[in-house]
Amino acid sequence: MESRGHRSGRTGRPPRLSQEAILVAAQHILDTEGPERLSMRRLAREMSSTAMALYHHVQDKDELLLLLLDAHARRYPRPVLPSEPRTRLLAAAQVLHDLLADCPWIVEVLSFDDFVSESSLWVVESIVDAAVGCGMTLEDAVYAYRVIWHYTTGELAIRVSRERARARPERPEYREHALEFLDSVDFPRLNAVGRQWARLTSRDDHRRGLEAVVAGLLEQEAEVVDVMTDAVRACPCC
Amino acid sequence: MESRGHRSGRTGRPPRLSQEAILVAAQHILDTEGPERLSMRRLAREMSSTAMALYHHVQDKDELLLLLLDAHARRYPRPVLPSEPRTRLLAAAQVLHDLLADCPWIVEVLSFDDFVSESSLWVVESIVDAAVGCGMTLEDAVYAYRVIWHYTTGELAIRVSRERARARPERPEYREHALEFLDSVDFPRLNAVGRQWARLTSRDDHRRGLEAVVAGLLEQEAEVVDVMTDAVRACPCC
DNA sequence: ACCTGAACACCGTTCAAGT
DNA sequence: ACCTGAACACCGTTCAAGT
Repeated sequence: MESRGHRSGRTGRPPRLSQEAILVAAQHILDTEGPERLSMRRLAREMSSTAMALYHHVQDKDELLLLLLDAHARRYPRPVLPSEPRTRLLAAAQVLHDLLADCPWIVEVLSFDDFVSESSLWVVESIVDAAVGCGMTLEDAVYAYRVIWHYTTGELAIRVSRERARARPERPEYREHALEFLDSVDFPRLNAVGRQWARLTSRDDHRRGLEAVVAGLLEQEAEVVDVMTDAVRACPCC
Repeated sequence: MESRGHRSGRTGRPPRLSQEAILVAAQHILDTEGPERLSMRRLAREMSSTAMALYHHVQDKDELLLLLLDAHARRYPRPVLPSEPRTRLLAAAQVLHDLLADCPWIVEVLSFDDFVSESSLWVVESIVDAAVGCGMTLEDAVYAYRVIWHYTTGELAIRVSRERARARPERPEYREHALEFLDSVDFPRLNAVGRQWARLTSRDDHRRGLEAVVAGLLEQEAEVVDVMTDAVRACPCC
């Protein structure tokens, strides 16, 4: 992972391309045409160059995507988190989501037992730290991070395929057929939801879901104590 | 979405291919070579036919994948769920995960404000039903389903890219570089985890995470009442 | 050192033609 | 009705050659 820049030892011809310029052009394609259209060839065309020239500045397409995430994370402002442990954890988890929400296509490329991009590691640190602040052991805090990570990734992955479906030629017969099938079969709950399903599932409830996830994680910890304390404070008999 | 079978009106030549046979061959490629290798051309070769012949039996590749999920779901045994509402919800959510764990590649193709495959709708029904059984409104139950769905999808998506990374040429420098970077920077929590990260993140904690998610969802509901009741019952002052 | 062109080994899908 | 071959419009990547 050697960073290949213009380390001007001034031999050979001067570079027309640079990693920096490549990333700018790539981001431009992402913004204007979507992740589907970002290919090495398309990118080269954008830069009036050839696909092969790009390989002098990035190792392969995966590295290009990782570099894009890294650049995005570097630009992203680090927010000040609240100090109260629980709201801190929630806020840190929300930051992870918001940071990645701008580049959900990255989920394709993240294998993630490996670390992510360097510039986004601070988000991971802040989540694990907040979890420890809530009284978790380090090990449990990492586990909590993973649950939050899975939840976040899932939301992003679904968002990506929704976009993908929107971009493609519509097939309304599919939905119609599905609804007909639903009418024909005895699923009381789904029958009751019926055509409202689309409305209900397109709502952005990420924040609310995150609250549930965080609440559940904390409940698994010593949190039991706090709940008791609160309850006792509100106990009707004293 | 017309189902094209051998509706023998016995005109023209008899079919060599059938949707059934195509699905069997496709599943075979999936099992032996992985989702990366399943292409229309590869599948045709497997069947000693041409890619274009397949289009007489499935509309396109997306439909092929959906049909594969459907066939898998049809084979999958419907388990008897526990009757106690909370464990029922948890068990239903686990079934969703287990069902999809055999074909995680499907997440690529699911846009999912639309319904899924018909044969797996019963899982959705059972989750929504269990959530209602826990005292949720229908609307909240659908929301709970979505949170569970996101969490499940995330786990699967990550699993897929982990497999993908494992299959590709290794780049151990990446991991080394990441660890060096980590040492060079002041992230106390991540520094403390260090080389244990890989071990911690490769553990299968899906069940435990699911428990947290379900607990969090229930806490957001009238569950407050139960907690109070429990707390009062254990209240040290009465 | 940096870039090009041709090539390799693939994709999904359309379309006109064959039996 | 069912299948084929050629073609269209793509991919990521390698490799030998040019400046």
